[in-house]
Amino acid sequence: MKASDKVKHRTDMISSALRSAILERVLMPGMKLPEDSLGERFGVSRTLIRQSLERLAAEGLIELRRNKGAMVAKPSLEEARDLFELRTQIEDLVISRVIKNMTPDILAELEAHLAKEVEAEHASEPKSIRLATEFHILLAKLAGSPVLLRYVEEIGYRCGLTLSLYARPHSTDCGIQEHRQIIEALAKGDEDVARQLMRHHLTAVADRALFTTEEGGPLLYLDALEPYAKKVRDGGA
Amino acid sequence: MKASDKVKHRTDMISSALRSAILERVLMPGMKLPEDSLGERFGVSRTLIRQSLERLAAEGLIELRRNKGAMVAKPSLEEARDLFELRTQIEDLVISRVIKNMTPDILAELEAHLAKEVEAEHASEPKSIRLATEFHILLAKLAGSPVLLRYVEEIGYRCGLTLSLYARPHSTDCGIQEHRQIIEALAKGDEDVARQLMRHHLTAVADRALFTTEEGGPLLYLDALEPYAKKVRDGGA
DNA sequence: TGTGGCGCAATTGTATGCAATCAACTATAC
DNA sequence: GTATAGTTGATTGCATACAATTGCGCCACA
Repeated sequence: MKASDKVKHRTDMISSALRSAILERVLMPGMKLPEDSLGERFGVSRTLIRQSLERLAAEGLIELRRNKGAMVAKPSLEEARDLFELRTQIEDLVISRVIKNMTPDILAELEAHLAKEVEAEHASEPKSIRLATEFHILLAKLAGSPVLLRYVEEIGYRCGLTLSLYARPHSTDCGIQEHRQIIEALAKGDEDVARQLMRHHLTAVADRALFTTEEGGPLLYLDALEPYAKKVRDGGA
Repeated sequence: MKASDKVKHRTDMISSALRSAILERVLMPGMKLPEDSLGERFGVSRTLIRQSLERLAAEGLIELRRNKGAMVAKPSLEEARDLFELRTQIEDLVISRVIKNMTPDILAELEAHLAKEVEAEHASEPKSIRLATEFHILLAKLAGSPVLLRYVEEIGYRCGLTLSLYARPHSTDCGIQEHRQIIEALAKGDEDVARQLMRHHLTAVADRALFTTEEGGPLLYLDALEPYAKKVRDGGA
């Protein structure tokens, strides 16, 4: 395998960068994403930017309106609820699968991740949000089904986006304890309990977030994107 | 509304055309899809073809390999099972929603669709397959959640693709009776029964198909795509 | 005859240019 | 003063041109 093989392709890198920026609330819902300026930032032509935007649009993270350009998606409250409901339903499957596959190694991975979450508990808000999302994605990975992983990832990201719209700060803190309980149930192989805990956890996350109804302000374009673009320009991952 | 407003955009038309071609088994799994020849067929440049291919790849209907071009996806048996399992889980939600929304109008729509299925029972194979898939999509529409619709559609299509790989001919026939039963349960508002029927139905469809294990032959490029391309060139939907 | 390398043809990856569309602004008429 | 039409600037839609990569076939050589 050549070294150039790990640098997947620039479109992937750009999509990932933008996705991270959105999930870490650097690009807030409603912000406009003009192809030209993004291309300039990332040091590539509009072609690649277009591809990335199109991909993110397919994932539901941005909206793409004909001749009017892209903007970070602003899911409605109803959509947000639908997303969480769907997610809950799908993660039932994840639970079953993980329990079927459970080994000491898997348990160790889960606990290692939990440790990272604990460590980051008082660090920056975006980081703990990211780790919380990645806990669910790790579970989906351990479920051993690429299909499942694909959809859990996508819907998880979309839920993350809605949280940045509707959640108030520090609404994620108490999630860690819930993650711990889920891991314990998984370790014991208690499927029903794990499922119940997961459902409760997701409902709780949604509820903590989705009952404030503030309407988003106007839409500014942010230079804070710079660090993400830099990584891509420098050929990072 | 202008006349040009219904012609969504060419990329959409091309994606739809290709999707239909795949689902109707005109483009079989494993077939290569070179950008140039497709562009020529559809009368557009590679730019639009690329976009369409990229979109279908995101939906999981084609695979896109770096510098090697696109081909119709060839899901593994395991992937196929995962897809059906996921689908089953998600359609639970559809059932609940449809029952919540149930009105005489909705019931009428469902029965109208069933009538179409009955009518096409002895027509061409692709047509009855398409109608069977569309029954589930209609249900998702009636569930009233765009999010749900999006994923049921996508996963339904992917299941349709796997059926073209693994199913033997005429394996869909007995599905109509099952659809009828589901409608009846929905009409009565009997959620548990409807859910059970749907689960049983999907399992049956999968089982009828997924236990033959023939390995697909070599991969030829087919001119049979022509009618699909023509529609797009002529500006049709 | 088998194997390794080299170059060519085919196909994809990316950038750029031009046309089409949309939004905002201005000027003019009522 | 308001409303409407014309115009301009910015942004996207699409095609084309060029660069990079891959795979195959050919030839040299053992």
